[in-house]
Amino acid sequence: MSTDALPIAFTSHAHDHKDCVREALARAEEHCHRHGLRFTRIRRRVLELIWQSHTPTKAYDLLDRIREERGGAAPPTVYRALDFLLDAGLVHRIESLNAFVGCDAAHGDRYPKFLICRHCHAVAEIAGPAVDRAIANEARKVGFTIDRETIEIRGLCQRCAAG
Amino acid sequence: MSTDALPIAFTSHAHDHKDCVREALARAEEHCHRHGLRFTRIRRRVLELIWQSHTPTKAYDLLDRIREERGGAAPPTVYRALDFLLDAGLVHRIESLNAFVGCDAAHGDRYPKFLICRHCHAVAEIAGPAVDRAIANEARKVGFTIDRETIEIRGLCQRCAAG
DNA sequence: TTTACGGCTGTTATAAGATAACATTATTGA
DNA sequence: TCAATAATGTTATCTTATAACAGCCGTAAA
Repeated sequence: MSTDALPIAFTSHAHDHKDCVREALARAEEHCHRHGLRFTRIRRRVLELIWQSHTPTKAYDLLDRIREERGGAAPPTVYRALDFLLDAGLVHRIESLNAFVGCDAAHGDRYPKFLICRHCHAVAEIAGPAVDRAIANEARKVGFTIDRETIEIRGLCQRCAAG
Repeated sequence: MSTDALPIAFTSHAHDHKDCVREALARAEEHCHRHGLRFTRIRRRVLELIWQSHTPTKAYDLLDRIREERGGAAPPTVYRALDFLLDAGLVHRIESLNAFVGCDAAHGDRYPKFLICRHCHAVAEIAGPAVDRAIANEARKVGFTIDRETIEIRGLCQRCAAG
């Protein structure tokens, strides 16, 4: 049972998660600055809320949180922030859960591929190119040109399996 | 440009689609009989409607069709038939589209992996084991046990790219 | 044959997820 | 400063899906 390359999302909750949040916000800030995008309060706050954990967050849960903080927010407030963050590549949407997780940048320029634990609900990204290569190969066989990939693997992470 | 293994969903609309429908219904009948499941009128009709094409069908579009035929159907009628067909493995849900396609059995016992054309909307399944093997490999590296996979590749099929 | 049971369907209501359309406010750059 | 653009506020609505309970229908034991 290898542990050397264990994604941080699947490590003990003892990891200092504040670091994850701080780094994610810093990456976002940097990214927006370099691309001339406006990292507004709402966008920043939605990203921060999503990064509260490594588990996917629902849009309406974000809305509830925002409402507690500054009354009277409506769905478009959250969905617009999410659209921005998705376009910027700062968060990902998990299609099979209708929920959103922070991008941990593990996939580099490739499409994200998620491992989703059915028990602790943590989501980690598959890092290497092997899966993409296998898919590209199959696509090539039938003359299919890839735009984007949705890959969501559900199961049990090592920690939860161990008990 | 290979064409030998081209999935039927990506072949010209000139393929005799009635055969696809007939075969799908026959497979369903057979499957239900062998497993002691009841292939009722509604279930049969929903499956037949889904097989009208190789493109994914929305639940509420099915509902509209059913309503035309026998007035007064409500969402649970369709969703219950869909649940049955999904459990039986006779249809698949495309998570990224909230829509349903017939199972063409190309994936055998493995999880289905879809190629979805952005232009003609046809959906084909990837047949070989290479992608599953690559994913199993990556999962093993981090001690992750796979329950199921959602793999939906969006792009352009050969026919649409050609013309 | 009758009756009881379980599975299926009907029906009403509502939950959950997302967007359209237009008004208003904030930034930015001329 | 002021016009143009981008972002947010606001109301309404649309799409997708499920809960809860009532009634039906075929099968099989009594």
